[in-house]
Amino acid sequence: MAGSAEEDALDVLRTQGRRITAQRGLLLQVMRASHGHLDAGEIYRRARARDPRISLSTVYRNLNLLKDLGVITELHLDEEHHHYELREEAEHYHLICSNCDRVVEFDSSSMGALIEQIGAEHGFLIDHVHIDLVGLCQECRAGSDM
Amino acid sequence: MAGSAEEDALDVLRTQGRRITAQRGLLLQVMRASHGHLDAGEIYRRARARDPRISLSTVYRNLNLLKDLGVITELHLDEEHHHYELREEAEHYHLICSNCDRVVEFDSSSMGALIEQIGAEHGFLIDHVHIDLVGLCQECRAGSDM
DNA sequence: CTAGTTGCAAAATATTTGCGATATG
DNA sequence: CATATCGCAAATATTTTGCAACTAG
Repeated sequence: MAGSAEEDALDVLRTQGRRITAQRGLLLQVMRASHGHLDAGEIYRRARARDPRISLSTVYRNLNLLKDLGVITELHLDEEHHHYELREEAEHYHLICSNCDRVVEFDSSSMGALIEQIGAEHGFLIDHVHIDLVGLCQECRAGSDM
Repeated sequence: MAGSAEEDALDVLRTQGRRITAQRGLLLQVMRASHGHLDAGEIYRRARARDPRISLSTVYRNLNLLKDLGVITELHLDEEHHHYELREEAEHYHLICSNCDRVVEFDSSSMGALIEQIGAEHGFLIDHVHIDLVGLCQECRAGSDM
């Protein structure tokens, strides 16, 4: 069966005739290790910590490539810039605390079914979805929020 | 009762002790007229067409202000930059065609209920949500898509 | 009047690209 | 080896900010 999302990513690269470079492997490792939600700058910083050879343009170029190949997903968690995560097997969604910025991932089969249905109603063949529920988490509601 | 979303926006400004300037009125008109989904640059272009006095920084400053006041919503429809729309009474979600970029708004009470439930399960008090379903619309599926 | 707001131009950020050097397959 | 990819630096693009002038209330 399929290995890790990181392995899958390398396979996709091979299949597409792209080269497996140290930089690409590193970027995938970084994304894997931190399990998502990093922006380009942060990915660059972490990658460079392990291999100073890497440049910021390479990070951007590869994030775009990996995004186009569909092995990573671009998120818009906050109002700032983009965040990226390795696309895992299971699609998942995000609960975001507007106070502490905590991001909680969740999955829901009911949600999946509902989406399917809504797509059908409108003649859409849904490929992927972005669902972000923004609000206050338990802690921030309890403590003196804001 | 409440007037248009544009009127409501002006009320919020008044209530918050902010001034109703020609520029703000114009920005709201532009957003109203085009019914959402414009980015900052496009809003600037359309506003300037009607009143050359307005500057790009004013557009940015006011989009941020209006966003903070909650009268407009910032969207992330594509992988590019942000888009804005006047916040209407009813929350709605988006179906986005990845081929022709068409954006279809939809509402769903089932979705609202499900979101409520999911939030509760995770201790979140949901304030607002972003739901984007990306796929192929009927036309693009029918025609030779891609 | 007077503080919030604007325009302008400059600064800060973010992202992309040209090109010669490098290294994968 | 041929060519995809990289690093670097320069070019773009996007968004923010300082400040003096302006104006809504």
